[in-house]
Amino acid sequence: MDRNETNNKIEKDPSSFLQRIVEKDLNEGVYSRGICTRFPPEPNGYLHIGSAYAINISYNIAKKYGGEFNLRFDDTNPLKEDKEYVDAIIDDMKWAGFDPKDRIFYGSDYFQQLYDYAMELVKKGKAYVCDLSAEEIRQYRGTLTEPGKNSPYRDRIIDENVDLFTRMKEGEFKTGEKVLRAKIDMKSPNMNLRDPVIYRILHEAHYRQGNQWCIYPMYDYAHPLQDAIEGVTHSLCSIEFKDHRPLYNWTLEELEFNEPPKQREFGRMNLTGVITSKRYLRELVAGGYVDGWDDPRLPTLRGMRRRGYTPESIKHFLGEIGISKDESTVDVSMLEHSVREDLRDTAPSMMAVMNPLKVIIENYPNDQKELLEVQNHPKNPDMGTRNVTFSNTLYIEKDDFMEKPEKGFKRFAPGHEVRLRGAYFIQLTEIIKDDSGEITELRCTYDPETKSGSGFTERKPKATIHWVDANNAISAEARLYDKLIEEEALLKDKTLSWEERINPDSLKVLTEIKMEKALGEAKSEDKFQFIRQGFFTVDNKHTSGEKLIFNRIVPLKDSWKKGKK
RNA sequence: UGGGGUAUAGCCAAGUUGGUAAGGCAGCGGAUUUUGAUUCCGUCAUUCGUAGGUUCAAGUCCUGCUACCCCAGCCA
Repeated sequence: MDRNETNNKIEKDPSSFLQRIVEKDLNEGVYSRGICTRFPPEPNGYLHIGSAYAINISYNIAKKYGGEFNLRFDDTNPLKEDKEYVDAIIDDMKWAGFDPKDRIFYGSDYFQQLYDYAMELVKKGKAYVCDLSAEEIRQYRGTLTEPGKNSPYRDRIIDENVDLFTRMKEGEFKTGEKVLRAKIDMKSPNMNLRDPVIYRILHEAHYRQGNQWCIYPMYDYAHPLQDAIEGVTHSLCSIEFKDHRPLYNWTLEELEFNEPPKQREFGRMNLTGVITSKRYLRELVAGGYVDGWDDPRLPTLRGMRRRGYTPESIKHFLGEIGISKDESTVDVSMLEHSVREDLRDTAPSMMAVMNPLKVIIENYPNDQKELLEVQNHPKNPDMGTRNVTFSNTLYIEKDDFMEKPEKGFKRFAPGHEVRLRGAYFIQLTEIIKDDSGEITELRCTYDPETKSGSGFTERKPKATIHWVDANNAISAEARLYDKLIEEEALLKDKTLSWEERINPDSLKVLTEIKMEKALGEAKSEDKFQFIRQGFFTVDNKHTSGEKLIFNRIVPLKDSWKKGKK
């Protein structure tokens, strides 16, 4: 029941300007073929939440109108691409619920066709071989406010261009020696139309095509053709490509495609405090500032997956934020809300202590041990129960105790009786401190009558707190951390003590310091300032014998940490 | 006057033949609670970047202005 409601929410379909465009085309019968969209990542990095946003848009349009959705690797630059990334991208898409099935294509597979089309342009006098150097081309291009000027090679005769372009392909020229340019308009106010380079010479092996080619097509030329070849109808991309649209259309028109695909743009999505730029992410990974593309602190799909986000929660989030023509910066609390909403009903709710404070129960027999049966979910008995051990030595969360409670503090303090969740009420008898005045231990008494489930109702504590049995807790604590990073050290820094390494706060500080280094000359500081560390708590750990297994880690609402007034 | 794009609450965002500002997040107040969670109830834009204009009626139409974003890769 609950799940169905959630699913309905996930499926819910906010109206968007893109849908209106598609519907209009459908009504007017613009295409004799079915709707087809595509997601065209360059395999040079891992998918992140921003990629998921883009995928979701195209995927949903295709799905909604009974069309096809293509995954096409936009792999026209041999310098940057690698199979590692194509495999990862496919995996991540499947995990996130955007399975491209058998509709996986590679732009580089069309190199021959792309070359043939280019030759057609050359023969039509619409493209020419240019001998200018990269620097000269830049100078000839003009500036934003000044028009460019024609290349001296612009008026080469067609036969010469055909010859030269053929020889470019044959490998007669060195890397960078010549380029093929579209002949459009050097005076256009749109820089993209000032005779853009459409082919370059690059004597480099391609991860997929090997050494078959030494000329490679540029994005602006290749993309519309790749779309057209695949029968794409709506080529949806982010807003910065808006200015490229005239070139997209120029290419398709010159080559006289019937029912050409149309490019339409949507605004980029940013998240507060989150880096969603492949370039920066790559830098963090390559520089060793994080543990890899799947570091739980990263907004990559893999990182989020390890952090505990479910595909459902990500889709729900994406559905919730909508689409617009303008760039947006969504508050990360919306994302967190989506996980909470999903995990609230599906994740067993367990007790965990991140920052332990020892509690000794003086009137509980030293050699006694008991098993308490605790519900796995506060509202859903179907999720069963588990047994937890209880003894005279426990750990509670440091933040759950205050020696001098602030006004409004409801949890453990001198004179405050609290309930240990699923166990007994306890009261404080003594605070033990070390030489520096740091609280190291609490001495307490428990009331056997208050045992959970006994029906005791005479007193009602203001708060219920989490605890763990110290016998399991130390190792549990270690495992918690180890599991979080899947048995690897998240921080390679062995100089840190074990305790520092499990403390999320020290982790946070360290991350920030490293981040500053990573910043270097990065242009936008605030983008880099924080990888969101957030508050971790374990929300789904199953006990199986003595072992704890953590499946999901959920960011808690801040109010839990802060307490409320 | 280089060109293009966007402006609705702290954030995201509906609003499409002009008819009297959806929803979500965050926040705030309260009730319930063996997680200060969850759940529940209430509250949160006299006004849509701004100044004018048209109209019985404007977020929607017109004009001027302002702010922000994108473009000078042989990257995508």
